[in-house]
Amino acid sequence: MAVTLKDVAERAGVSRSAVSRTFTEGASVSLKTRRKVERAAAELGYHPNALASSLTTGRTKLIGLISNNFHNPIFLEVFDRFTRGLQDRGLRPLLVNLTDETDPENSVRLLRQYSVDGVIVASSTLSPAFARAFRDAGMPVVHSFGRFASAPEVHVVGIDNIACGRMAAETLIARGYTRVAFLGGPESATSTQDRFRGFTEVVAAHPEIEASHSFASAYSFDAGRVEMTKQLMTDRAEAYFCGDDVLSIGALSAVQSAGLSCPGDVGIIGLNDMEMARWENIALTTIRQPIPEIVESSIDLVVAMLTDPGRIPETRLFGCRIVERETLRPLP
Amino acid sequence: MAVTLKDVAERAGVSRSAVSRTFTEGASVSLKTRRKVERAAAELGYHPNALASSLTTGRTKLIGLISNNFHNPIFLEVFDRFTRGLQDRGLRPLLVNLTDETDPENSVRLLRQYSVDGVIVASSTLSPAFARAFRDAGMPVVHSFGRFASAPEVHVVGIDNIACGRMAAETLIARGYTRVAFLGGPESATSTQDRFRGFTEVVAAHPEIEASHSFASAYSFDAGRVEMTKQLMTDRAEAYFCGDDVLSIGALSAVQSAGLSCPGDVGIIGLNDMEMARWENIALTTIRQPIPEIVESSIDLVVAMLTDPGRIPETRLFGCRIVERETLRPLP
DNA sequence: ATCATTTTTGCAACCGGTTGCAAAAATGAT
DNA sequence: ATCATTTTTGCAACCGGTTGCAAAAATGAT
Repeated sequence: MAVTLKDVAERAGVSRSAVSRTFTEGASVSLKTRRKVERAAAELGYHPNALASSLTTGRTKLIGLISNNFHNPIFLEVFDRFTRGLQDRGLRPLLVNLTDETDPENSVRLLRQYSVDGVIVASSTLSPAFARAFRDAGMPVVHSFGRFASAPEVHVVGIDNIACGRMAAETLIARGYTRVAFLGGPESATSTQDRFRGFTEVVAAHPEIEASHSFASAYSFDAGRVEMTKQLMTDRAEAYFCGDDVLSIGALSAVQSAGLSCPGDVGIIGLNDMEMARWENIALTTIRQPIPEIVESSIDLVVAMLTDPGRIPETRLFGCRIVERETLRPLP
Repeated sequence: MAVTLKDVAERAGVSRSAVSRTFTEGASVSLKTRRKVERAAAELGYHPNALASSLTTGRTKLIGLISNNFHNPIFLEVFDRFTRGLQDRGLRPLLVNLTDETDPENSVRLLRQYSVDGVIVASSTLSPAFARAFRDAGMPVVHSFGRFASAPEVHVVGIDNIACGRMAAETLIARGYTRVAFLGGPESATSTQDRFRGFTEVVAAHPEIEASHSFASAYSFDAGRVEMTKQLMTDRAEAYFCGDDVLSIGALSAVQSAGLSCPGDVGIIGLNDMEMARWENIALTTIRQPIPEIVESSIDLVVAMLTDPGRIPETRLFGCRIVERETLRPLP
């Protein structure tokens, strides 16, 4: 049905090798046969079968894009940038949804079956065991939005969550809040742990600051709303560093539903700076995570691994900055 | 490097065919050799190479998932459901991002190169020419969120946008609004055209109702905000049917920024019922699009096409319903 | 035990490509 | 023209699987 190498070869009156060579970069073909082949290919509407060629070249140009974050709006941007970035480099994302998956084995098998050239794990909540399992299976791996490690087992690209925790605490203190709180995502996520740690470090260094903490059940609007509602019923803090923006917006809505105002009664600072954060009816003060840089850098790393699989795992951390909007009181 | 059929065959002391047969459903192998092969495979850690087998079977189990909607939060849910639904059926989504792409040719080539078994076009704004081009290239195609057609050229699964337009107009009229308006997405999108048409039909049948219309430059928050701001500066309507939820939220924020209230001064009804619509600090009254059903049905169709490529194109339309929240005044 | 029938097995060819190697053709120096 | 050198070409084997077909083995009836 589809037109193959052989058809083109016959039509052009050359060997199959000649046809193959005109379609592979840098192969030895004379201008004359190249012209003949190109002509025949065009007439027949021939396009090489990438999967067949992958069999001998050992390259599929398929990159497994693994995630379990299909509820955090920021990941739509993440997917957008990953897919475009990969396409621009001639690579194809094979999207794998790992929601509710706890065992890496299935994913490893799947990625093996399709002989992906590399794997990008895009998640801050997926267990590092996944990235490790992919590496152990011999695939180049980059963990985006993963945890910092001084001797990383796989490439990690992301932000310094500890530094973000510190930045949040320092910001709250600078604004004159004296009773502050950390309202984190699920405690099991390394991102939560690290943000909490940085936050705690700073408040611990300020004996005059009273700090408390709690963890929401997920990085979601509902979980944020539930957790903040609980807070409001006991003795609430003056300002909260919420685990991320979705959580923050849930918390914000709880504050408003309780008839309180933000930042009047409660201050909130989030993390991510997702699109909705700047919506005027939300106007969340938050810490911006540089998604474009993280994605680009992740792709660069996975591409580098393609030619140098032995490359030593490296951690790339990007700086974050406060985006001032309207949920924190101004500097005194 | 990877362990192949041959390795297993040697270890098990059988032919390569025998190994192949134990791994293909319904092939003729005795229990005895099957055991031997399974044992050897387990010891060696063998897993069949899906791409190699696709060469002879003609099936890759790869489904092209095509979209250009990487800015509408509702598509995160769409991707989540598509990827999971496909995975559950043993199919793999090859994600293709067609943002800013106007010519189907590249996409056709790409999908051909990877010999996808089928294509799902998930977009309400992508030109129907894409779905057509894929079909012409001989691939089973389903256009999700596509336009209704009585004699469709490809399978279409979605909602009846004309009916939604009618429903919106009828709702506004029932609430006693007499000056209503359509604030659509880009005029080039068939979804916009159809929603507008249904809306117009109904208001035209009510001579006492005064109707106007305008189109935002995109289905985005900013475009909605810009367009509504314009409206507020001239003589605004009492209530707006906005093209979709993101547009609605942009419009809502414009209303609030102008110091007006919703639904007090301006009524708004959206379309989609995306997650943010129910966030308490947004509380958008909207028309719910049944995403889960659309996605499931799309997958069912593409799977059906796998076994029956000649299947006659069919349109499947799902009903929508009003989700009452707080941006429209109640029934009188 | 014998023989007809059914099941299982391996051979060999194939899917659509790539590539090392030797032969053929082209090039260029004399 | 001749010959050494370089470039181009096709053959044949291979990548990792599947499958039709004939032969071999197993089964079951007598």
